[in-house]
Amino acid sequence: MVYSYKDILAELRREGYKITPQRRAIIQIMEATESHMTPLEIYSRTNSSSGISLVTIYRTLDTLEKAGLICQFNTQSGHTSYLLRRPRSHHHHLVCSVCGLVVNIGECGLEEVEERVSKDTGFKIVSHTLDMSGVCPECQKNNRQTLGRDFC
Amino acid sequence: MVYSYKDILAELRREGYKITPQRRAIIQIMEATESHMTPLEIYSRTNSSSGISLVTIYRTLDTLEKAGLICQFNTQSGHTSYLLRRPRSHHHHLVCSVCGLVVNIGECGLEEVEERVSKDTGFKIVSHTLDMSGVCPECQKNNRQTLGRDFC
DNA sequence: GTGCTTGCAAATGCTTTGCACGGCC
DNA sequence: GGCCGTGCAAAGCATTTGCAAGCAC
Repeated sequence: MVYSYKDILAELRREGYKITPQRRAIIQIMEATESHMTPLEIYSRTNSSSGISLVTIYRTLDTLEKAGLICQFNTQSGHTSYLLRRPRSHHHHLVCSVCGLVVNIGECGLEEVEERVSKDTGFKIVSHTLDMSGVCPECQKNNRQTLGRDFC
Repeated sequence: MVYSYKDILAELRREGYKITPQRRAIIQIMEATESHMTPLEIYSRTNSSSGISLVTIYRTLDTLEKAGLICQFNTQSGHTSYLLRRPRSHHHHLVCSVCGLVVNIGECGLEEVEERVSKDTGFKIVSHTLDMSGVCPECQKNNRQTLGRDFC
């Protein structure tokens, strides 16, 4: 598991990828952000300073994913986000359906659910995604209406 | 909660939408399918016979969602699928990372997890999504390699 | 120097929109 | 008959690809 910026570069090198200013910048931006980011969000943070192309961001994210350093996350709105892998990074998202605030949920305690499902279906369970949706304290206080609906 | 084709039409009417051959066809296709479907999948099942436009499928799905009769589901690959609402339709998906087979998981037993998260974050939890990924029995038998990786 | 990376431009694929015709109620 | 729904074509948007120039090693 990768711990820091330096480790990430080392891992990239180890996998045979070259270290370029663009890749450095993208990794640093992702490291400075707790939450997952879309390619466009990364682009908007990099744009003014270093003039990195959006195409490069797509390709770099692809590279980082191949190297196992980030992982993909499809948001409710259908866009693709990416998140840097960190130690103990197994976590899940809780999204406010009113204002869009995203916070992380820690341990999910789904091990016994996985075991039951595995027994029922014969699948070997490798991983899972869990996302919750609700109304954050701020929006509750302001009595804002939720846009949310039940999931299937 | 809606139970059958006839109920769906009645509900559509009740909401002020008109019943057209295209809408009938799309609803019937979705009713005949257990799993969620993308607009294109629906289109491919309807194309030859009735000559329904893909645009109409997008608009009909939008209408059905507004009427609360279907709900959206963003797949791992980033595409949008839709699923008809059925009684006891709270369920989750288990996807084989090798062959793409999708099966449903029944009850998830996440109530106590939701409660804990709610206490920790102050959110009022409205709903959640849970999807698992693994290797199905068939692919295990054939010793096929998983493409899967851990999630974040 | 070699080969991977980048940036530009253009292509692609899914989804949405404008507009006129047609069909449901 | 009024108005919503449909189909066509075209636009919109995120993402991917081809290709020549540039840079890391």
